Order: sequence, then structure tokens, then C-alpha cells
Amino acid sequence: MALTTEQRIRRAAIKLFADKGFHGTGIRDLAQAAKISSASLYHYMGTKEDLLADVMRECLARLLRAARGLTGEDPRDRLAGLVALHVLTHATQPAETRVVDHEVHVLSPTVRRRIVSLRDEYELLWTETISDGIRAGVFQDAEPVVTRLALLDMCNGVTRWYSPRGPLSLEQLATHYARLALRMLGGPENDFSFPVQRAREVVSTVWKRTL
Amino acid sequence: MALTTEQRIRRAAIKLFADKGFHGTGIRDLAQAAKISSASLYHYMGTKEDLLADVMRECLARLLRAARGLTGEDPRDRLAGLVALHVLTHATQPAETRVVDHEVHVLSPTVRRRIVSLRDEYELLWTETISDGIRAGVFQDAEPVVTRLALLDMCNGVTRWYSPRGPLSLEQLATHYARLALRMLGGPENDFSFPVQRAREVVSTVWKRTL
Amino acid sequence: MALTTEQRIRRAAIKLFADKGFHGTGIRDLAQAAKISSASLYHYMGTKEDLLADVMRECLARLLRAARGLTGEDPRDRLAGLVALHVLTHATQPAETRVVDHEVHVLSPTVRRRIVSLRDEYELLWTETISDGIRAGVFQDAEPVVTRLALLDMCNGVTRWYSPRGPLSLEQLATHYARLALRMLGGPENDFSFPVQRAREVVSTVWKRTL
Amino acid sequence: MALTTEQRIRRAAIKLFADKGFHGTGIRDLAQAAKISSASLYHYMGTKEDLLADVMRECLARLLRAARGLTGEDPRDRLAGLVALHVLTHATQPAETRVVDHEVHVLSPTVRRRIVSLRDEYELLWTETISDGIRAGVFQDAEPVVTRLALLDMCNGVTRWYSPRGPLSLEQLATHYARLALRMLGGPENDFSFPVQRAREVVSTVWKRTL
DNA sequence: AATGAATGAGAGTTCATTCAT
DNA sequence: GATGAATGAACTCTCATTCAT
Repeated sequence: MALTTEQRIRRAAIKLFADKGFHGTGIRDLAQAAKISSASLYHYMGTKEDLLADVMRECLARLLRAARGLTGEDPRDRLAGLVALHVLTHATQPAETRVVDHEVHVLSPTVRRRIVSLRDEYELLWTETISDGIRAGVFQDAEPVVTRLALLDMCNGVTRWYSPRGPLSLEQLATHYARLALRMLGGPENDFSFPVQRAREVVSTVWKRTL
Repeated sequence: MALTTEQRIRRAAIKLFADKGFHGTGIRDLAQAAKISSASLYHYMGTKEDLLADVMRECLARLLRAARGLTGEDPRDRLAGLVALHVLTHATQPAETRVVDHEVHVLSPTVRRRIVSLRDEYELLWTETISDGIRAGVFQDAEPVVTRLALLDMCNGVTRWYSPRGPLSLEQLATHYARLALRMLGGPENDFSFPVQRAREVVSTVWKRTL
Repeated sequence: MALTTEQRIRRAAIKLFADKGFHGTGIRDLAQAAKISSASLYHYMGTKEDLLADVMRECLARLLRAARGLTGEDPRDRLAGLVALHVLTHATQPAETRVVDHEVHVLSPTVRRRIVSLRDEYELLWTETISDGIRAGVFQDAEPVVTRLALLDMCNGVTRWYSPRGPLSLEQLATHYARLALRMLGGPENDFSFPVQRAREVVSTVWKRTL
Repeated sequence: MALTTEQRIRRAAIKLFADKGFHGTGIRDLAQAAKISSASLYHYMGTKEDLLADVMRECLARLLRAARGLTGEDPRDRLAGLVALHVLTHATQPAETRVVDHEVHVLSPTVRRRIVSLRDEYELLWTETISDGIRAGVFQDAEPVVTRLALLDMCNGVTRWYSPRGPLSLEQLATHYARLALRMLGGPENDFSFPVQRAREVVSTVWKRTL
């Protein structure tokens, strides 16, 4: 049940990149945290940038998979689900999400493109949901593109401050954010039947396997 | 009217720290961008960290000054004003705000404390405004602390994507965000009389002098 | 039989610190003299100061070990032995002794304390020997503390000028200094039976292994 | 009565070179201690090395002048005088003598030659005195050259440890060293009539004017 | 007489990475 | 599979010195 060397490296990378940033983390820091020599790191990874990209890719892939796992015909339910998923992911995987959200700019252009396109794929789900809602008349918003960005930025922020030891449970957090989102889109705030508990399970499943 | 050396250094620092991050920016990069030798940099600054802290301090001070310049009895107007100010600042000073928002973690504890306390002072204005609105019954929100964080995160995001060459004018942007904010706080979205134009002037004035 | 890298570094440090002083010796000088890159130096040492401290510690430890290896009941013989040992060490290991004698002041307080305490341990042997001699009535001296300092300073000087190609053999040098010391302490100059040859062997043994 | 700028610079140089060594003292340290800007330093001195050489030259010149001022037909008296003078100088001008004794090796060859030749001139007085004593039969020593070196090294050491707040007065110190010297040269220790008080006056006179 | 501004060179140290073992 | 050894390049920062004002 002990972690494999590869997993230890990824865990170390996530923690350190999240805490000190990519440029603030040295190869020796990684090696020490992963309990191997710095030379041995290079058996398991390409360059330091490759390690970062791998971590990002895997995290985004999981988020995307989770989001795709969401069903629901009603756009309000789908949006509430996306928000809950996103918020819960950021609340329970703060290190991973910090890396994904904050370190894109250090990637070289080629690598960055691949990561960003994954992110775009994910954001497309939000875009579609919002469009569907507007088309169906359940959302009112004059600037859906901007609102989508505002929603995502708002939800991303959770990674920076949420603490399970704080006053809010994960359920309360997710529910509150879902309400905020619906309000932002001009819908009655409680008009969604998405079971937040369901989002927790999805997040939990997707992140069960050690990265 | 040409920039002084000190100003060139600050401009260079803001641009480079914003683009490549603090750790991603070398002292030689700064020197080159400021068109002096790297040794000369040290005539005008202490350490690289001092330079970062100076920039952050000045930016936050200006934001705080602008926010304090806002008047308005009605909490809805005050909130709309804060949002407009924040969003316009992030839209028109993207480099400065990126540095302030993203590089706090590289500061050493002592320096960080001073910067964070400035930020706290600023956020207190938001907290008070929201409280006032709830007390006055014009806002409805069960989690005002969380909502304040959500609001700020949402507005911070603007720095990452807004482009004056995009479809939205600054006025439209600010107005839209003010509406979103009011919606989030359970108020009728158009129920504010804050003149966005006024916020533009404040921002413009505060940032007129070269940093 | 070739020197290891670690030994080459120590030899280089001793030679250069002795010739040009600690501050006068650059890390690149050390690297060049040790025939490795300056980055590689840091595989084998901590900081430049650590390297200096290591060298000093080892040299003092050897001197101390040699001095403790001296026997002799008669204080005159013991003093003659200490003088011979000290002088021969300074004559045959001029670089090492110069470093130990001249570079203490560059050490940071913490490190300095450790080095000085080693030196104090060594000087205690001299203090005890002089006290014994006075108590036994074979030495006459009104200021034994000062005289001990004078003796040590006198013997330290040898490192600066002795040359094996000069007119004095090591035996003559050691014998002469032993006589001077006994004269200083008011004893008949030839009244000691310490075999200088014995001191040579001790010194030789202690310094046989490459530092 | 305040010091001139030139004097402040010299005092600063002496103090700092003595405390931290030539290489350990920066031009900015000197400027700060002399209370002028580092650029202004260069109005009063040539290079940093020139400053060191000037200080050394002046110190040695004063020592030489003092030594030449000594009279006395009897070699014992003359030797006692030289020792007293040397020891008192080192006890009362510790910073100056430390610089002169410890920093010769940082001088470039050309400059060093001039300094060393001054030193040689001074040491010649010792050599002659010892020779005279041997020729006159009042000294017995088989290795007068070595003994002269031993004497000087012994006396130089005083600069490192003498404190006016210690148990020895300057008179006691000088008298003790004179005795040690005479013992080393095989003369009866008290067989000298040189008034140590006289040496104090000479030293005092020579160093009255601020360097 | 005095100095702020400026700099090329170099300081000690760490960087990510490679490779022989 | 693992690592000690090695390095060129780069790091932040300080050096002694010059010069226009």
C-alpha cells in the first residue's frame, strides 16, 4: 500500500509546485521530498517541465472526466453540478488545483498549447451549459462569455482559502457556490435539484487513485 | 517627460514579474529591460524582493486610496462602486494587479505580513459594505464572508483575460460585474445608481502618475 | 596513490589560504587548483568558510594529538618537547600552520568558538607544563601567563621564515628553540634530555596521512 | 581639534584593516567609517592598496624613528630599549601594528618591496645590537639570526592579546619582555639599566600626532 | 570639496541536467 | 533501478573604481 517511487515524485511535485511555485522549487527539493537522489528523478521523468506538464495533464483529465460524468437534462442542474464539482475539487485538492491554475505561464509554448486545449475542452462544457440555459430561457445574461469567465474565476479562488477546519462543510460550500452561480445567471437561486452529495462522490471517485 | 531611471526599473519589474513571475525574472532581465547595468540596479533598490515589495505596496496603496475615495450612502451603490473600481483597476493595470495577486507567496514572512495587512485593510471596506447592506435589508446572503471572497476572486480574474481590443468596453465590463455582484447578493441587479463613469475617473486619477 | 578529489581540494585550500588569505582566495581559484569545476567543489564542501573550518579543525586536532603523545615526567623535558613539536610542525607544515594561525578572525562567531576551544585545549598543555615547572622549582618566572604567550608567539613565527634550504636543519632549529624557551623560563639552557629526534618522528607520523 | 577628513580616513582604514583584514574591508566600509561618500574617498587616496601602503609606511616610519631615537652604549641597554619600544608600540597601537604585521602579503610586489625594505631597515637595528652584544661578550648565542627572528615574533605577538585592562601595566609588560629577551641572549636578566619609562615617552611622542 | 550615478568584473552559490558505475 | 560525481550556465549581489556635475 506504500506509494511507488513514481507516485512519491508526483506527490512531491504537486506539493512543492503548489507551495513554492515551479521556479521556486528546485530539482533537489523534489528529490528530497520524494526520498530519492536527484539523479534518480530522471529515471521517472523527462525534464522538470515535463513533470509539471504531466501533473497538470493528469489533473485536468480527471476534472474533465468528472465533469463529463455529470448528467442532467436541465441546464440549471448541469450548471449547479459543474460548479459543485469545480468547487469541491478545488476545496479537496488544493495543491493540485493551485498548480493547474497558477503555473500555466511557465510552460513553453508547445507544451502550454496542449494543456490549454485540455482546459478549453473542459470550459466548453460550461459554455454549452450556459448557452443551453439561455436558449431554454432559464438563464438571463447579456454577456454569457464574460459570465462564464467570472464564474470560473470565482470558483477557482476557493483553492486559496478553503479549509475543512473552517466554518463551512464541503456540502455547504458547494451549495452556496451553486446558488451564487444561479443568481449570477439570473435564475432563482434554489431552482436546482442537483444533489450536491452526488458531486462529492464523483470527485471522491475521480481522485481515489493516487496521482 | 522621459521616465526616470527609478521609474524605468519599476516599469520593468512590473512587466517582467507579471509575465514571467518573480522567480522567473532574473536580475539581468530587469537590468536589460530598465536599460541599465545589473550593478546599477542596486543603486535604486535593495534586494530583488524589496523591489517586489515596493511595487506591491505602492499598487495596493493606490487601490486603497481609490476605494476610500468612493462615497455613497447606499450599500448597493458602494458595492457597485467597489466592484467597478476593482474590475477597472484589474482591466487597465493588468501587469500591476497580476503581480499583487500572484506573487505574495514569494515574499519572506516579515515582508509578507506588511503587504497582507494592506490587503486586509482594503478588503475590510468590502466586508463593511456587505454587512451594511445585509443589516439594511438590501442584501440577502447566508454566508457573507464566503461571498466576499467569491466576489473578490471573481473580480481578480479580470486581470487574466480582459483586453481593450475585445468585445467589451471598460464601461460594459464594469457594469456587468456590478450587476453580477448585486445578483450574487440577492439584490435586484439594476438597483444601483452608481455612475460607472465616476469609477473610471477615480482609477484614472490614481494611476495617472507613473509608478 | 593519487590524491582523491577531496584531498586535492584540501591541499588547494591550504596552499591558497596560506598564500593569499581566505578573502584573497576565490572559489574559482580553489576549483582551478583542485582541478575541478567550481560547481563541483560544492559536492565536497559546504561553504567556503566550512572548508576553512574543516582544515583548521583537522590541523589543530593533529597538533593536539601529537602534543598529547608526548611523555616525560620532568617539566623541562615536557616543555622542550612541546616547543620542539610546535616548531617542527610550523617548519614542516608552513601552509597549514599559517592558515591556523592567521585566519581565525574570518570565521563567524559560532564556528570560531569551536576552533578557538580546540586551540585552548592545546595551550592548556603548555600552561600546565609551565605551572608544573614553577611548582617544582625548575622554572623561575614572575609572569607565567605572559611567558606562555610569548613562547607561543615566538614559536608561531617560525612558519613565516623557516626554509629547509636555509642554514638550519630541523634538528638545529628545534634544539635552538628549546634552549631559548628554557632560558626564558630561567632554567639552564642545556638542562633537558628530551630527544628532539623523537619530536620529529611524532610530527612525521601525525602528518603522514594526507590531510 | 576635530580630525581632518584625511585623518578620519586613515583612522578608519587602520581600524577596519586591523579588524577585518584588507580583503575583508570594502571601500564602502571605509567610506562609512570615515563619514564620507565612497566616491569622495578617491579625492584623498589613490587605490585601496595605496591607502594600505601609506598607513604601513607611516607606521613603520614612526617605529623606525623611535628606534633611532634610542641611545645607549651598552648592547644590553640598547636591546632592552628596542624590546621595550617594540612591545609598547604593539601594546598601545594594536590596530596599527596588526595591519603592519599581518597585511604585507596583500601588497603587490612593487609596493611590497618598499614596505619590506623599511622593515628591513628597522630590523637591522636589532641585528646590529645583537652582533655588538656578542662581539662584546655580553650575549651568548649560537644562532643570532634565528634568535633575532624569535625575538621579533615574540614581541609582535603582544598586539594580539595585550589589554590595558588586564593584570599587567605597560611598564610591567615592557620590563618582563626585556628580561625575557636578555635571558634568551644568555645575559643575566636584570643586567640592564635601560629606563623603561623612557621608552614610554618615546612611543608616546612618536604617536602623539594623529596618523 | 564632494557626491549620486554608473559599471565591468567578479564574488559565493545554486541551477537543471548528464553520465559512468 | 539507483546514485555519486561532475559541470556549464546562471543566480543574486558586491567589488573597486570612474566621472559628470
